[in-house]
Amino acid sequence: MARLTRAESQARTRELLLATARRLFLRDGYHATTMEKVAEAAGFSKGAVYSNFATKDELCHAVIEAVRAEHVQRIFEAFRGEGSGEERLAAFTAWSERTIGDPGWTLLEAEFAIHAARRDPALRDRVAQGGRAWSGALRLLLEEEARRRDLTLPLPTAELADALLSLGIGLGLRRAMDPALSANALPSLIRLLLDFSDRRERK
Amino acid sequence: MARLTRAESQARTRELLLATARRLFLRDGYHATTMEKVAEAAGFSKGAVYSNFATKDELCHAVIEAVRAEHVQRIFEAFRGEGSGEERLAAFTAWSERTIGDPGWTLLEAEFAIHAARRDPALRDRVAQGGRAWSGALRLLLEEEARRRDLTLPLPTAELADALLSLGIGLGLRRAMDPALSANALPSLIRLLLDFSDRRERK
DNA sequence: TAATTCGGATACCGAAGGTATTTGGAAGTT
DNA sequence: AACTTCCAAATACCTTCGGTATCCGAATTA
Repeated sequence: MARLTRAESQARTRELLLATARRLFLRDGYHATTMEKVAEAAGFSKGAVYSNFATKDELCHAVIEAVRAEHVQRIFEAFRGEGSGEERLAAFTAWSERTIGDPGWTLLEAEFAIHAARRDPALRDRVAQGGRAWSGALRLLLEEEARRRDLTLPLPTAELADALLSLGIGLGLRRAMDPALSANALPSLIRLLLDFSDRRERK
Repeated sequence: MARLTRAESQARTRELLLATARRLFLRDGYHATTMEKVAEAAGFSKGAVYSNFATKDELCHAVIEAVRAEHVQRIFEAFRGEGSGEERLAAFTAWSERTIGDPGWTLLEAEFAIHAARRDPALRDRVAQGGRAWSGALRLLLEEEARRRDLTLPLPTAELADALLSLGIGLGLRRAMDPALSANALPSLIRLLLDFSDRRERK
């Protein structure tokens, strides 16, 4: 392996730390993951971590943004496919199973959001911004879906998107607490919603 | 004030600590509230706290159970009144505003649940038990309400109760993060649900 | 009144986030 | 090529906090 320049070396360190932090944060959560553990698992000292990320909050936020970006990407892929309505619903169900059904992810996002809300108004606003982005993306998907199916939804899409997002968060949290909980509440509610729109306002 | 026996004195200390802990936990959350702060705010030493509650988790769990009992009591009062359907819906809206709309409570319950889920399987199960109790209470109320209005709900009441509970949790969390969020998503969804049942299966 | 029990106080420990300082090697200068 | 500069990373250390061990003194009991 060729000798690295200082910038390359630092970038590599940063990436290694990020990947390690991601694994640990998702596995153990925010509070149970220590900077020392991240450093050690990545083969560095704590100083290396603090030299690349100002605080634990920064590191965790970077991890969360990376994971969230992937999830958003995947839900768009799932919903924008060319299949039938049923196929898209199935793709969404699979997506929600992978995302909401993943306790590590759900718990981490909620844990960090709560931590931010309590500790630092600026960080809370950044996290809330992420929430609005989610809501906006959902709204877009809802509108596309309504257009494709040629139906009018019984509530404004913004309100529905907020409700669906909240439902997903709540379901994810409760399933993380109690794995016995039914897994398909979200898809069945969405089906109900589409059903309702259908009957009510089909053109 | 008469001299207290030792048992009375300890009970008084315990109540004082519980009340103080409740105030602090609701105001600052689980992690930001320290045993030392609780002790000092109540006018005792840390030793007094640990002499009455084995761990911080025990103390917080006791607080949460007390608050939750009050909320359950209040939602039953709101829904079991003798008013019309609209009045009951208004009472529920007021209840949800006071409960879900209270960031301190919502954040604390979620924060503690997540903490329990990550740290201690036994504690997680106890918290999950509380969740099932909530869900069961909601289911009861839904069934009563459906009976009173003489309509059949479009999904099993257990599933609906789970969904409503999850929605409430998610909405509460998101509102705590972003106060700009619409406050009446929950009532408007319930209205929609009743509406749908009404149209679909009125006898 | 003397002995005992026990609620609460005090002293201390280890872990964790964060800071100050040091060091070793890459980049720049002559 | 030798020397200086600079900065990523290492090390040492600080504070805070949950928890434990020990101690004290007042209420209880013999």
